Amino acid sequence: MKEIIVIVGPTGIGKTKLSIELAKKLNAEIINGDSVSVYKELNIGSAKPTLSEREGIPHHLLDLRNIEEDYSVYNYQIDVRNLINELNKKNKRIIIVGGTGLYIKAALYDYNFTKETIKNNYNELNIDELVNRIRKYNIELKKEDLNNRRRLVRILNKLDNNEEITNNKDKLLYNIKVIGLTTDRNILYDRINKRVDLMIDNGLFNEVSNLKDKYKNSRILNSAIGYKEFYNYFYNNKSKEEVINEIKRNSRRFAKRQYTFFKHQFNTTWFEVDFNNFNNTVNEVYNYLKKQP
RNA sequence: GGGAUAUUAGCCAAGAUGGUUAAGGCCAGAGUCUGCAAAACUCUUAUCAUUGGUUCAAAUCCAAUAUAUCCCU
Repeated sequence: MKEIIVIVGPTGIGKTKLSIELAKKLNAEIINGDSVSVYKELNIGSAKPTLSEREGIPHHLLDLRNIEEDYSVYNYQIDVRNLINELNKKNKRIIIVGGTGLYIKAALYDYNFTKETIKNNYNELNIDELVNRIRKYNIELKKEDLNNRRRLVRILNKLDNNEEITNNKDKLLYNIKVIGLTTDRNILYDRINKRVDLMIDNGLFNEVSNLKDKYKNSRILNSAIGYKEFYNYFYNNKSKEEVINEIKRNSRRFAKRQYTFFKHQFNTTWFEVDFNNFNNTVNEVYNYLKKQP
């Protein structure tokens, strides 16, 4: 079976476009690797490829949930693995594209999730108490996690439920090739800023307006960039300007974090994008893939 | 020409009466990563305008210089 092509990189760099061009050349199907595009109602702000942009290439794992439903790495892992099996049977080439590092990593590497979600939030414990309880199990914590309540609660749940804290994060289950797209930071930031302006022009405001009343019931609306920033516009009279600037800033920060994830968590081969002639980039990647055994 | 006030990191800004390693915020950068991941968390950034002086000790006091704003002639 042929290796799975994984396209990663910061937001706004052209992953979608590359994936479609490559899919056309390779007769491949595309699996979405983006945690927000999973939601039906989030289109403009999620930069989900439109039907016409998809150019007839089958796209999987888009529009799976509505914004009041939840979806997580756990679900994604199952969905992707099933899809891979299916597409392999059809002898289809697979391209996974997206910016959600953990989702992609958990699907392709040997991450073990149990069906169980969190049983106990340990609301009665403060951070130090959480840390102490975890240490009783003789578990070493990284200094980065010492104030990370979310992560501490997760770890303690596993420990208290006798779940193994496995760490097979480097054990690959599939044959993959990770393509990373990159460019100069300033150019990227400029593109991100312009893309946000474009989203506004394309009606992001309307898209979010229609979902306004659902903020209370939707986890994703309160955490996805391009959506969460509107909350203060609707409910705390923040200006439209401010919202736009916040979206830009959050997108830039996100892009930076994506770089560090893809740099360190995957064995990524990076390609400098040629924005003046994107075909050059497509061909460069295509030739690279062809050369590989 | 005369006078007043100001000058602390890329930006904003706290630093009574001089006294251990110069708050904090923003922006930015570098990281962490097995269940909210577009999330959560960690780390990093100052010859205190310059020069000289007083003092055991100066961002803090004194003088000169530079720059900025305001006022007077």
